[in-house]
Amino acid sequence: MANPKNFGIKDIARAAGVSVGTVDRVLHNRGKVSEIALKKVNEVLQKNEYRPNLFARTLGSNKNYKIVVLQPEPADDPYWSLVNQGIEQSMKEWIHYGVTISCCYFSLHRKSSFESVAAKALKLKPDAILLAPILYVETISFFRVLKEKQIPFALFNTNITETDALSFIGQDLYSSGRLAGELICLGQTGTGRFGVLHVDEDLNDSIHLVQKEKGFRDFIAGFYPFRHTVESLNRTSSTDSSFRKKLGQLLSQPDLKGIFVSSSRGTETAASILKGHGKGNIRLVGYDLLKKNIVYLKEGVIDFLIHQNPQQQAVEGINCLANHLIFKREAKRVNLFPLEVITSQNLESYIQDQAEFTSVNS
Amino acid sequence: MANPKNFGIKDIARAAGVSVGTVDRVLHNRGKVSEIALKKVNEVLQKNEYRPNLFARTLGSNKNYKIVVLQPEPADDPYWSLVNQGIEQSMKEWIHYGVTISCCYFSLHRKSSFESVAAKALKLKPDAILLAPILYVETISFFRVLKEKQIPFALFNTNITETDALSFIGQDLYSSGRLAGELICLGQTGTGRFGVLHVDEDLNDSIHLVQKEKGFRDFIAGFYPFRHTVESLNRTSSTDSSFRKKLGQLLSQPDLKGIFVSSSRGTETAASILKGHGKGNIRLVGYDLLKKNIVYLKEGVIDFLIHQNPQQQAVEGINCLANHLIFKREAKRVNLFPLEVITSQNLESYIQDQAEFTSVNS
DNA sequence: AAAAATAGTGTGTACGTACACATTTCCAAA
DNA sequence: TTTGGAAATGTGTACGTACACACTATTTTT
Repeated sequence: MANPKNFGIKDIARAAGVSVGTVDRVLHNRGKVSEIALKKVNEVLQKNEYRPNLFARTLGSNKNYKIVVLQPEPADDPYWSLVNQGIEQSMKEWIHYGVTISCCYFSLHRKSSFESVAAKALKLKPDAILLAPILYVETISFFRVLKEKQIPFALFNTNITETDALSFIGQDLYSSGRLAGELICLGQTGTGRFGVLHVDEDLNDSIHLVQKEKGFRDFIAGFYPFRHTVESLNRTSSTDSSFRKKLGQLLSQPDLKGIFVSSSRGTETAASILKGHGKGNIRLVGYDLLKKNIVYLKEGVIDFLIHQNPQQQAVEGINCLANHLIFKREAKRVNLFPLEVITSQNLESYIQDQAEFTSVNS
Repeated sequence: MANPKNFGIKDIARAAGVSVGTVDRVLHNRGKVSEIALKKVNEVLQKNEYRPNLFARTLGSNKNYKIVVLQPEPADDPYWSLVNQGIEQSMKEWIHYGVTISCCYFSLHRKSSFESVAAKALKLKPDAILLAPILYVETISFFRVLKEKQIPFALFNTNITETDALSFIGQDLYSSGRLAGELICLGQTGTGRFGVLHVDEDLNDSIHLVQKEKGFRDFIAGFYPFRHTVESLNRTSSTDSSFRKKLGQLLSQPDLKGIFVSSSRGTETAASILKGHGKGNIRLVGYDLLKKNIVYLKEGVIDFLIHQNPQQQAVEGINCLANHLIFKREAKRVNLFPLEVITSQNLESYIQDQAEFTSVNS
């Protein structure tokens, strides 16, 4: 034994001349303690710092915590499928500590689904909730219920600051847009014309894409103080003909320097369109390591991908809540992920990394 | 509570029709188990994944493991100081699991110091060793001692393949060089002249820098199939006048497109020289988030930093060994880190990450 | 005054694992 | 057949905490 033993509940009892039961009652203010005993125990506690053994505690009180994840349906979108992979990894890690995780999926297409899904989530009587607040309006009212029911929750992917969430896990989206701007301007000279594409997203509901676009525009404006154009195109559905027409016009502009796509799935779409128009050499910046994006990046159609690390966001979200429940450990209010730049030459190193194991003790 | 409790040692015993003692002996190959019992238990183990309860384990066995880290003196080099920060974080994480970590530092200037430091490390009777095999020659003989004493060890930062280390944690340096090439060529056209700088490094001893240079040259050769020049300059000391002269010549070449520095501390040096020559606009690619590098990146003197993530390398190195000791878990033979690209626009997101990293420590 | 309720306290068991020790089994030697 | 002894197996206790429960001592009710 190299370390001096920890001063435990037994030692307190001996020092105070009472039983461990009494010490336990004092420590947890369960009442039923005489004033004289209370005083004796408190005296001992003041002289010796007591740090409960967390292993013994979690082992002894065989509590089971339930965490519920509220996120968009993974089958609808490969991005959310990646998130889901992270959740599934977390399940395996935490099950041994008595934490069970279940998922409730809402549809991005039928926003009205959110309410019923949220209700379903609450029926599971979760001890904490991890939430991707994609649908701003629909989510806001849900927060009130959570506050009422005193259910702690964390947000990921998109931040909504005006809540009292335990923590937000994700990236700074304005900076993400700026980064996209930087990547698209690298080595460029002369005048600049750029496109920002939002594909199949409802801009009313998704502030996050607006933040990205703002960052992008701000950077471009700084880089080309005078002569630049940024056009924003929004595809509302896969059969949106006005979008096609506008995009066709944009692509035929001789001074078009690059295109920025604001979402991961949109990046696939944009790459396929560019390739179809024989414009694969136009600089294209998008998001995330979706399978198709990887292929387009290797081909050179996509030049840069910004990695949002959806799996890890999910993992850290769960970690935050589980640590809160088990160890009563306070979480960082904001856990910002680095904005990772992926090119054809470091792509391989990220793909290999995918399978990595991350330990629970963080 | 109908909780899906973990499948524990007791459950295994019941399923196999033996006692927990027998299961314990099988799990830890303590021997004294009949073949028939062994078979029965193993059958159960194959059908059900058994993951021991960490809490119960550390509580039950009051074992204390000691890991010793052998790395260059952090005071000598800011890079190794970052590594050391990672080690210190790991200490706090693993102390709860009965793992204590101590460090032994050798000097990069007096290579002979390695031997005595290594001996000091062994005197601590470590259960495992984490080693940065920077000094190739000096390290090789140490491996023999480790093998003799049956001390498991892992390597990080630099790989030496011909050993039976438990694991290597670090980056693929050839790819790192290729990535540098890609970053330096971005948006460049015409002919290309480039410089590769090795600053204050003994190339005989450090194969890793050679690997980076090879990757760099290979990429450039692919990008400029015909017209390109890559000059390699090696500064042996801070007063190396031939280096200064050659570098001055290189900087005056009109077609100089960029400079690649192979080490993190060298990047600082190169940036200061370029700035001094008024050549801050030449594209400069280097390594790591040293304080000065951060400043130069913000100023625009440095264009790209490749992040080797020294802290995390250290953390994962310790994780690997600790998992090996506690869980008897086999480590990945090679744990390759992603090659992270840092620019002025995503820098902040990495620094913020850093800050949280250190605040968790305290 | 006896019975009952209440406050205060201590004891015992459980949690899942590790490990020491006790017990049983089995086979070979006496 | 008995016995010695090793091999195989089971049992018990410890780890530090939580919590149910049992037990006193004191007070209140009938």
